[in-house]
Amino acid sequence: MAAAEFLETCAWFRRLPQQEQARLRAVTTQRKVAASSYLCRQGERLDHWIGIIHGTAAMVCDSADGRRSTYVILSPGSWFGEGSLIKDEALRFESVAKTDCQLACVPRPVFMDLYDNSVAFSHALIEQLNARCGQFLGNMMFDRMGNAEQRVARSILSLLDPVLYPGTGPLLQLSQEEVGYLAGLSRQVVNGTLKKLEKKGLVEIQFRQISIVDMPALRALVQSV
DNA sequence: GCATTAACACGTA
DNA sequence: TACGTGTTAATGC
Repeated sequence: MAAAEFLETCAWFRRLPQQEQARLRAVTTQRKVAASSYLCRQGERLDHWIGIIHGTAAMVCDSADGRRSTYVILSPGSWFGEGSLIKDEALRFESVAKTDCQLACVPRPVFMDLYDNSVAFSHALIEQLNARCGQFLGNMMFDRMGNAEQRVARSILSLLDPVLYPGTGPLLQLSQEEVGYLAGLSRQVVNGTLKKLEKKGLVEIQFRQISIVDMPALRALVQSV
């Protein structure tokens, strides 16, 4: 898919005035990143706002003792980097491609100009930041209060947020190991928990895939915290 | 009791 | 072959 074509699929883009759309179409470039290489590294400065055209990537952080945590999954339709661009700060996370990725890149000057001058663009950014903020608050709640089952359910559901993951359907391409990084649980516990959820008819597990079968029941599980 | 790590066998791409 | 998954055993809070 071409970058310009990809932009048309983004809800925030369609809400912009014609001339801003035209400008973005003209300056947005494409980049390919092979699986398991980095989209960007910790300490770098971003010179683009980056959207995922296809593929899956993760924002990860490795602790000093070598343990890895995933904080954000990026899937087709996700955009990231606005935090670093707005603050003009070095990245505090790395972003690594889980599969081959195709990226859309909006140059920093254009991003900043839209941020400063376009109400429609600023609103779209606020909506995205708001959704992320909600995602993080939810994650914190479950880190402190949830049991393993709820934390796994919560991690899965957070990947279905329509603002952050507009291109995601009920089938998640995600290894159990990655769910562990996301939920802050060991792979073994994630495996046991997913099997319990499958037995209850809430999800179906396949190799490197999780399908949501009963969304209302998953939600109920999560809302009981 | 519940979660963690380590270890091993087996499946899948 | 390399990586993900299913399972068990030992250990810790």
